[in-house]
Amino acid sequence: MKRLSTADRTSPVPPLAKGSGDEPPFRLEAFLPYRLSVTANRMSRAFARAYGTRFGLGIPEWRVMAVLGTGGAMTAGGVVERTAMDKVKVSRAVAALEAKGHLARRPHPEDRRSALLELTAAGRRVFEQIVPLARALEAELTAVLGPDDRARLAELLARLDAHLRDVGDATLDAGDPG
Amino acid sequence: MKRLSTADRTSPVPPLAKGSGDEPPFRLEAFLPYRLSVTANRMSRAFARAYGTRFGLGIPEWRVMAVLGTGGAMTAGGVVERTAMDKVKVSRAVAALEAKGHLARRPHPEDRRSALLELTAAGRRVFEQIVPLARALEAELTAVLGPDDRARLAELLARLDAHLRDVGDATLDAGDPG
DNA sequence: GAGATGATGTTTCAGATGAAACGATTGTCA
DNA sequence: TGACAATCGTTTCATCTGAAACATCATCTC
Repeated sequence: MKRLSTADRTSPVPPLAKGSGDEPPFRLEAFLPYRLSVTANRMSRAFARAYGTRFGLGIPEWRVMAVLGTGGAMTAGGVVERTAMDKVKVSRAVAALEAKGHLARRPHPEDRRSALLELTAAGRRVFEQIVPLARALEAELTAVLGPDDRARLAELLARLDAHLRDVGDATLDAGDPG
Repeated sequence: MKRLSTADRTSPVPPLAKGSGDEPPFRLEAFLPYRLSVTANRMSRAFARAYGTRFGLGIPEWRVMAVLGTGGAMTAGGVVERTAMDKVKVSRAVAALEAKGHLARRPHPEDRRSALLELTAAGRRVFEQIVPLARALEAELTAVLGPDDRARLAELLARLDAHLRDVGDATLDAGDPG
């Protein structure tokens, strides 16, 4: 990390003090969408590293396992609903998990376009190893917030998310680092 | 919604406790990293759409403009520090902004490897158009939260982010080679 | 039924991403 | 000085991403 040597050069350009009146100058680091994005990406990266090195899983794969591990058998569409992921991403994560032997498809009794997805016994063992790790990592990474603030943050995010879903053209999606 | 098993514990860092028996089942939608990622992504998409359709800018480009618009001239490294973006992403955003005539490079007086980046007059005009839009969109998208909750959320995120930056590289017993 | 329309999941394709390699320059030290 | 390491920003390359096209099956309408 080097110090900016622009100290000598910053004076000439007027700091662009928003002409239209007395609004405070725009500050990116106080801009909520920016804060959200940066923090979420940092968090995602930490988890991606943990899942990747210990279990060879990406975040999409982990999410699929998470819903199948607790929700029982369901279709790919059900996974899409519950993970807020794109159907393409779910499709690929399911294929990857199947190739790893963590997941099996069985024909849907009422719809031959679809299939029921289920963790294999091996997949369930992996899932049960991941859950404690995920909880511990969550606890460690959010340790600065006490339990109260953590709950508060979760609640604020849930409220904000619900609102965004209403306002924002219902664009289902969740992404990872980016 | 807050059935955290750690509710009664107040010590800041739960020591990786593998609760053997009676933990509640894992629920993805109550998992903070997931909530953060989903919400941040929804928000980013809304802004990307707004910037893209109105100004032909991507989010990385907007961020570069934001720091140059308020911070005056600085090097690409300075932009990296202030935007928390990868240097590759900054490099490409700068090139794109230069191609659009929103930004100009001028040689750094003390280091010929680098250059000082600055908004052009046209770029500044665009920036001044974006800021009110960005503020209005932020206000609209976060309207469910009152001003207090919004500030609270920003504060929690800032605290969390600072912690992630500290802890970031040394996560839980990560001693895996390769 | 036959045909049209809709739903489900996969594949394609063009763009975005970032780790690593790279050229150019600056800093360090014998 | 000369050699070597470090830093700045760009480029390369392999991977990830999702909109759109696609193949398949289901449902609706006549």
